[in-house]
Amino acid sequence: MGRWQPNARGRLAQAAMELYSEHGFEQTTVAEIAKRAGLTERTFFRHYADKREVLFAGGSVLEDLFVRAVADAPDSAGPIDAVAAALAAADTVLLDRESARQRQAVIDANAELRERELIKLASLASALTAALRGRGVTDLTASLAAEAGIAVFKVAFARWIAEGERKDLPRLIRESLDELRAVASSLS
Amino acid sequence: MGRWQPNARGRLAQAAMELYSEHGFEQTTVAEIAKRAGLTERTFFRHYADKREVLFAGGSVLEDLFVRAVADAPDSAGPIDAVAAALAAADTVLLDRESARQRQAVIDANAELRERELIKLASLASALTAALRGRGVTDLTASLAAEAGIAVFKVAFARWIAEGERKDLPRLIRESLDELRAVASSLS
DNA sequence: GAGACCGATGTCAGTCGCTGTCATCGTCAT
DNA sequence: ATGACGATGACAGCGACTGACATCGGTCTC
Repeated sequence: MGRWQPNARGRLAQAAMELYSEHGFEQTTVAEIAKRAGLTERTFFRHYADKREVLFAGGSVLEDLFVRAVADAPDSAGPIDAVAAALAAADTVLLDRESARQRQAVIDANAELRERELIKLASLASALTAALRGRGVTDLTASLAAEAGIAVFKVAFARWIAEGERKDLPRLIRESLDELRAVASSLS
Repeated sequence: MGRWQPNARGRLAQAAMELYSEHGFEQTTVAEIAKRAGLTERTFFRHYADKREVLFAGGSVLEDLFVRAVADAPDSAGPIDAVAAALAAADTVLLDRESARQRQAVIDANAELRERELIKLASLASALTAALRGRGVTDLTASLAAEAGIAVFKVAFARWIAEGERKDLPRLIRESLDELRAVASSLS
């Protein structure tokens, strides 16, 4: 066995999630997280840039997935269809509704965490925009297709997480996309 | 004359904007801002909840404007038209492109400030959603119309701010709305 | 296999954002 | 006058985050 217990990063993430759930984000100190993980505060900051990041580090997986899905969409697909294909791929990564719900409850309970979540979504939108431009879509169109796509994702994800919701994520995404089309096309 | 110089809040805001522009947001300490305004650090935090808020305190004006515009839209207007009317009213509050540009440069240069900006935009979207629901629009439709409207606003504002852009804000908003309609209606 | 090197962690001191608490002192109503 | 009020100052303290240096198993080199 090595000098240290394995998977320090994972232990920190789990300890943080537990403490944030039990006592709330603000009431939890980094020293407490590190102690529960059997490490020091300084080591926490070597693995995560700040106290919030421990909840969002997994987000890059979703971003990669979206970007690849847009790139892989058939040439015949228009911008919004390519985005729709990307959103549809989300359910291969968002499997466990219960843990998503718990994580979201922690985030929703704290303004700083909501801020971080928003910047992650904005980064997702940027990545989608860049991916669309890689398909030859113009700037303005790419931006709006990406932003609108993220709006759809936000709405659909919130419904998926909601208590009592029984539909699966792809279906909610499809419904939200259809609603967006209906809303936008009624512009006079 | 009173015991103190007048308009402490305004002096703090101006000092902060100057220092953030000159040395950057992170390199500026609250003590420095307070000193330039002839006050103490403690007093800064009596006027602004945190170091970032001094750049965003004016945002509630825009929110009020949007909400009132949605509420005042004619009954015949659909959700997206009511949102369009709200966005169109933005130029009565965003008058000085140059100071908007300078403020945006400060914000764009710092991740924490971008986070704060995003949560203000999200709050704007919530307010729009609530205003739409007050018109009898259903939840899903209201959310999507509001989110899509904010997406349009973001894109149009960014273009307005951009170097070399000569069109005015209402026109850019109109163009972005039209583009959104075109993008969304092409969903297959 | 001895020693140089490496990488994850610990230790410690320090800065800064932010808060609670109490003191200060013009102003204003009575 | 006097006492309540309100904006500010003074001060102590907590916690997030950082930089610098030490520690010590594992690994590589010769």
